[in-house]
Amino acid sequence: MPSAKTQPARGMRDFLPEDVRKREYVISVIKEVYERYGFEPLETPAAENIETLMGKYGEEGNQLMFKILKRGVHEGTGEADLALRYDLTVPLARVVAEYRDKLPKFFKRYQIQPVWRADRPARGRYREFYQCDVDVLGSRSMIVEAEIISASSEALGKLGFSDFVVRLNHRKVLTGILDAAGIAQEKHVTALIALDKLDKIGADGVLREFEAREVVAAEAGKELLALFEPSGDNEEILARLERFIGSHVIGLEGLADLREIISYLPSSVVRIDPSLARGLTYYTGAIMEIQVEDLAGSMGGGGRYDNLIGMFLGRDIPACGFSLGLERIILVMSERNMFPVNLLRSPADVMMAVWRDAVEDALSVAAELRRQGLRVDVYPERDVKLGNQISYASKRSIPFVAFIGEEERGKGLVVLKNLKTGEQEILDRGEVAHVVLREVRRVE
RNA sequence: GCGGCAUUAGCUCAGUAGGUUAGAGCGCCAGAUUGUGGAUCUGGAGGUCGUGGGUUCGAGACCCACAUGCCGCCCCA
Repeated sequence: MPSAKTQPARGMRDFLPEDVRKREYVISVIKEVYERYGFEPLETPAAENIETLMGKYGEEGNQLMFKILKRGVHEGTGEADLALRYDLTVPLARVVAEYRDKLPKFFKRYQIQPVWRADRPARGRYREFYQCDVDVLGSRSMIVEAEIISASSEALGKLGFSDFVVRLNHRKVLTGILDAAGIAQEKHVTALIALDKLDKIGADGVLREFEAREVVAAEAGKELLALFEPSGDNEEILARLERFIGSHVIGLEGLADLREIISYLPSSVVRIDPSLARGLTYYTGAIMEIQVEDLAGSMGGGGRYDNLIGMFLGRDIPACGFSLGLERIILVMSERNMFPVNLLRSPADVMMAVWRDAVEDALSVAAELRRQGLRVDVYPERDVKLGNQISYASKRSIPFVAFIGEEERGKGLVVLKNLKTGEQEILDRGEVAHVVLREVRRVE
């Protein structure tokens, strides 16, 4: 039994070669799409000064943050002065505040890095996980929201997803709805938490929560919940919301934003969903989330946060972003077998077996094949029976084994065995690469 | 943070009402006429039964605590 000591820390994982291949594949697709939308790469340190992060994510976030004790003689104080980043948005806000004069007027960046949360691990949920963020800073235009939704959707599409939905809502609309329903300001957060659970616990469940937390009277609650019935297309939902909100100025601003956003996007992509709330406290405008059927949580989410950078800079810079969750994407893709087959290909195109006194010849042939662009594994021990060497290559599904025996030595000849067909031929060492390459390309 | 279930060889799991040296399948390593794999046969290595306490003449089995994992709640990517 692996003693507990060799397991990675709770909620964290080692990535074996196959895992890394999958991760790198997904990351490369996402990156490529983001680049095509004109986003530039950014990386920031794993740790931030603790005051940079504290208070940006609400009470829950403060608790789930991994804090780092002061080092050296100060360690005994038990005081933390650093923390591992909790998301990529707050570090971005810090960067923008710090380098304002060096960055373009509209800063579009993507960032694919790990973040850490001291959460309880669960399906698709870890304590160290990657976020793939895109953000646009410096513009209040709804074109930004549309572009971000479009880029994220396209990335998922490129990965092979076709059944996802982008749920779209707006903080201001929520404010309008809750005000119009007569819910007191200080009960708004409680009401939103309950509403967010609508698709999980149903309308009755939400009503019970309302009652339990004294959010709103039962009668008004029912009227409110009627708003959230999933019936109707986006236009009908928006009309319904507008009737309910009436003349609430803030709420109407939100509705106008939503109308503008969906007008820029194909109608099939986005679904207005008034029950979407999202936990992070820094959102101020549109909020969105991407969902697929067989995943309880979301595959990603984001929104507009016009005030966050102001917390660092002293003057507001509008911003909007979206974050895809790498491990959730990988989880669903693995379950659905969505990874391309050649990702799971063998570690090498050909293995050079080493035979008795021909080690140097084998190494020089290997070098030659590598120069031709082939991936060549050299069996790392000599004087091992040829059968065992071939068996080793076969188990690792390497398609070819090459070796130089007594009869070939000194003649510039190499035996090349195709492990799939079992056939083998004696070739001039110059021909080997050609034969292997032909087969490798045929398979790919 | 709360509740439930789990933890025995590298992997998946058996282990009868607590009783001598803990098992299987797969995998791994090797052998079956000195240069040929996948099939078959044979053999081998590998576990202080998650950790620490306790009950007992005796515990992998029972009790407690802790750790880790899974499923709900909470929250979230």
